[in-house]
Amino acid sequence: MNHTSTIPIQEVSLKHLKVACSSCSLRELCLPLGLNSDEMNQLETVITQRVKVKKGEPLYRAGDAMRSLFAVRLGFFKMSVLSEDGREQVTGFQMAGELLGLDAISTETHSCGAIALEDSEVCEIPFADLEELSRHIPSLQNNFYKVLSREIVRDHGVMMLLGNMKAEERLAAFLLNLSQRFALRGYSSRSFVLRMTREEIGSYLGLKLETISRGFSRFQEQGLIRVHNKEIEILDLPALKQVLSGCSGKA
Amino acid sequence: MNHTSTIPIQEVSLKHLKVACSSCSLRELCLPLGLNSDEMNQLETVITQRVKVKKGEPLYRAGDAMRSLFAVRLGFFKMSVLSEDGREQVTGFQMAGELLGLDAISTETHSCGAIALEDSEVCEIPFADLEELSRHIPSLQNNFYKVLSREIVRDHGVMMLLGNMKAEERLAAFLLNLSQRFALRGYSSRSFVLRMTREEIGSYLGLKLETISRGFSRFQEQGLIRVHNKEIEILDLPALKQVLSGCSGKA
DNA sequence: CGCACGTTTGAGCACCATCAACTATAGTGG
DNA sequence: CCACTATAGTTGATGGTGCTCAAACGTGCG
Repeated sequence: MNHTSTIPIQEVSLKHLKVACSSCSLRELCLPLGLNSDEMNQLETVITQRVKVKKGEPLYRAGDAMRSLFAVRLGFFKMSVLSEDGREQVTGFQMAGELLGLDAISTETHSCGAIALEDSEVCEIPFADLEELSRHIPSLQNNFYKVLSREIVRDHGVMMLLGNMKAEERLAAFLLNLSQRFALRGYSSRSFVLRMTREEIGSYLGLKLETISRGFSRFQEQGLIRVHNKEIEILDLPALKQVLSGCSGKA
Repeated sequence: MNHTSTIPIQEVSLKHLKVACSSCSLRELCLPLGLNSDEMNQLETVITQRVKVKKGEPLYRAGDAMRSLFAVRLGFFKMSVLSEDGREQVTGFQMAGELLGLDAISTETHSCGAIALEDSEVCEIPFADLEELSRHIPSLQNNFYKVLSREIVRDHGVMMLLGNMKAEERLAAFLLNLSQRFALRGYSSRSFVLRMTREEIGSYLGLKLETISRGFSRFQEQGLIRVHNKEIEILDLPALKQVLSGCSGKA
């Protein structure tokens, strides 16, 4: 999977590029949302570098000390926690404009690991600087509180999914969520590529990889989607939403 | 259950009591953690009132506008979200020293409802004031970021529980978590009263109430705990922890 | 090309949900 | 005070959903 896999050390390459939130296409999705140009410039002085992470490589691992947060600029990440006995729980998939490392603020240690699922690029945001800056820019502070809160709301959604939904409902919810997030970023909401394996989807949804595979096959039989390897095409969006509302409607 | 149940209107009574974080036994668990006495005084000026909530009554409901956060001073709350089709997912149980309403910061609307499971008392913290104050008190800002982050970590723990654990493992984890939190507050970690019903435990753990009941019975048969109605006594803590580590060890 | 990995599909089974009957407890009113 | 009711909890029998084990296939990379 990784063409440099013979080298076991971390593959993160650091590039000191000028970071310009003001010219970033993600500024309406990301931390700078709603800042004026002066404030955005101040934020840029703090975000000193971009980091490239190759597919399959970790940006950080659970247990690492946290000094910075990261904003995904390009690419796709999987976040996961490990239980003491070594089982993995995927806690989320982050795409462009989303922040990585929010969980680590509480203990200054990453509780999740972040692994790139495709060649990716992130903006590094030293947390101490962000904290300091957010004291001087009220709307930045407010944004950041909201980002943290939104993550809590998202997690509650996942809890609902894991606690109350059946396998195919979870899978439909997952596809619809991805679709919506791609749409927000200007990509097709109808047709996209899954960057993660069936096993990773399963871990996220509390299911086994076989169940994911069967679910996709079933949706395809029913004409809801077309699956070819990791390519997904949504053929019947309303019907897919219908699967979801069958949650407890017993339908 | 509620001695005023013939009166259907909301039972929240507002008392303008002087709030004194500095003399509150929870200050080491709650928002004021690590503030000096001057800073704590400033925080007190913002926390203008305490609110009493009777058992069974909501402090707020999902969909309500959020203007304040609340710190539990006394009592026990259940937080829950409802899916469109009306199913409830309990997202957590909050006890003294824990904050309510963090999820609502993102949209300024409560996404969870909070219901008191016993007669309770909370300190109301107007969010705009907290935001403003946190700009002037760095350690308060830092505390609050950490509180939000800790909630995210907690939610990841629940996701692990719902995604990877079997029924009895979930139940053991639940009991151990409660035990630990009671201990932190100076109560017995060995013997406590469950404020929630079996159904509410089930909703939180992604299980049905019958499964909870069977789990308790089984733990009792095995001599791990003693159950009498809502009273729980932990008889064999190591064995209960053992149940947990059996997570995927197949034991 | 050929190996490794991810995926698909099938068969059988375990776990937990469901349905149902019964018990216990607390609160209500005669 | 004691029936009466409503709510919560226990326990048993049964079945379905999703897990497990297993085998085969496809794809892509070395």
